[in-house]
Amino acid sequence: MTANAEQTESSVKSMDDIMSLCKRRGFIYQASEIYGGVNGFWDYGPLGAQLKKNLRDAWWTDVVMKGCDGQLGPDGKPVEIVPVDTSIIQNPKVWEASGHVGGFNDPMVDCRETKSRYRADHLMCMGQKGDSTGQIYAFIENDDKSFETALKKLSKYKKQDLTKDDIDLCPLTDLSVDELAITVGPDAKEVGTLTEPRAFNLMFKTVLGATGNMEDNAAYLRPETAQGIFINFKNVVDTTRVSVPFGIAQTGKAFRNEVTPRNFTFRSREFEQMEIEFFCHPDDSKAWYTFWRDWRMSWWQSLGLKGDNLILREHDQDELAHYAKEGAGTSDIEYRFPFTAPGFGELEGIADRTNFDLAQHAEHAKTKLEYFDNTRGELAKNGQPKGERYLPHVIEPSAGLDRGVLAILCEAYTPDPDRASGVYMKFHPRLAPIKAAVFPLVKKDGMPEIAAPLAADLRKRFGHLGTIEYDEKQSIGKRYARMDEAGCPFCFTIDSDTLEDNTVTVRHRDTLDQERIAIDKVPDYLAEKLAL
RNA sequence: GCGGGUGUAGCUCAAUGGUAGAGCGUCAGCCUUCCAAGCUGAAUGUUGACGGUUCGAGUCCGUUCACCCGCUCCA
Repeated sequence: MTANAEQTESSVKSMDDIMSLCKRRGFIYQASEIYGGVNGFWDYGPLGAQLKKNLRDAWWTDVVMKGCDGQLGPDGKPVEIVPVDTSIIQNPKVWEASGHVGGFNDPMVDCRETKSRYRADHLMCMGQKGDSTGQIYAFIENDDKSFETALKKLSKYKKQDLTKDDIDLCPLTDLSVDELAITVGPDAKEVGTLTEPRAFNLMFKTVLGATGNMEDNAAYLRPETAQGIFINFKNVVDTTRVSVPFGIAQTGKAFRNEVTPRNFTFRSREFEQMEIEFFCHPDDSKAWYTFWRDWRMSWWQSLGLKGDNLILREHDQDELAHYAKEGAGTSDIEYRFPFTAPGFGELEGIADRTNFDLAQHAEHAKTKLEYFDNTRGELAKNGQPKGERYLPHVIEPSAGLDRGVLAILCEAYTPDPDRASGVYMKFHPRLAPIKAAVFPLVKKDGMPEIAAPLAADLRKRFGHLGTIEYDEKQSIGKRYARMDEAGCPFCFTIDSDTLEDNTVTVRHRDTLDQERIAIDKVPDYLAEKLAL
């Protein structure tokens, strides 16, 4: 191990310790714990639920209500975003159009090189007759073009002109693991990029109607919130006064029956997304892609995910998803989690989806989803543009809320052997589930009588943002220590001086500094610190 | 899906096949004038679950569930 790697390892926080604190302080519990748990699901406790809500609210406020926090778009105008809240269950045809359902119950084969997916029983393989050595070439059954391509590749490999009569054919499903390793996929150049055939039930299936049966009434829990937006694109355009460019945003649960849920809440089977589908003219997609990529990065940074642990990573061409535009951008905002270090894990993906989704739904639903843009086109006699009809391109910033919470938890977790708790949670005040605590230094001498009303006042003004804690039990040090583990940024303490001069002590979580301020200034002080 | 590891109180962990414990935390009371002080009490376990071996299982065996690590996978 190099000195550098060693250093990296020792500076990585312990995921076990973080999970332990999450349980101990009520951030995150294993789902169905008293029944032995259930793989891939997690429950949020009191502090976790508030933390998650605060992160969701920050997103909602900055994205939807403030339109990118007031930042102007590449067109120099305010960014327009409207919200929707769509169903988890939709017409199953939605998922056929989106490409999620294809061959749902059939064994599928993926190509690691081209990211293509094939039905295993639709793939055939060819090799030179009488020659069992060398590479095998796969092609799509009853697809002449695919067959010719494979034959050409085989001919080139064998350095001789082969015809139909020179080859042996067999179904791909007959290949052994070793043979699969020397097989070239239908659209691939390298060998061994095809995965073994396997049933691919990524979507959760359910039944509609109390007496429904699975065959006739199957439906799916959505595997992403995005499609709910695309299928409502026309509704939003028709019923609101938005005009391209504009975005539609929503937060909500999505479900994926992951093969291997792993890494605490990072890959769960039920998770919450925060998605924006931003619709723009095809010519402007690149500018908007850059805008969103950069703004989303700065947004995460503004919530405390700063420094080397957060990176913006542009995808290589060979890892573009099926909907992504070739030559256009896809990038990930990634966080260095303790379990991915020194690597990174995805928090949010920003993709140029082109008009893929709208085109798919227009075709499958037999509906026109084109947008009529009356600010474009050549000018008419009256000097006004004649307008242009087009399918907008879509830039999609798609963030994982649960992953965001996990990153915030990991980033906030700060071991400190010098303080009583041994650790504190350095949440950004905006995200902290407990906004402030009010303590009487001791439970006598009239201090509780002053502290309790102060807590009630703060609760009236700030209670919609998070908890205002009041505690008079046990020693002051113990109460401070509890607040450190809960990540409460400010404690206001009433002591004997308060009785004399109406000042209180403000105790700062991160620095342990204390200052005195007038008791009637506490609400404004807190408002300022919470950046309201 | 494969391989390895781990499951005992809220947390961290003990317990030679022979009465399930400690520390911390939690709660109540007293005390306490700024960072988990102290004192007195209290609650908390089908030892992940099911089955087997045994006079007797937290401990041995089997199955299963969950989590962690490494592969695989993650349109």
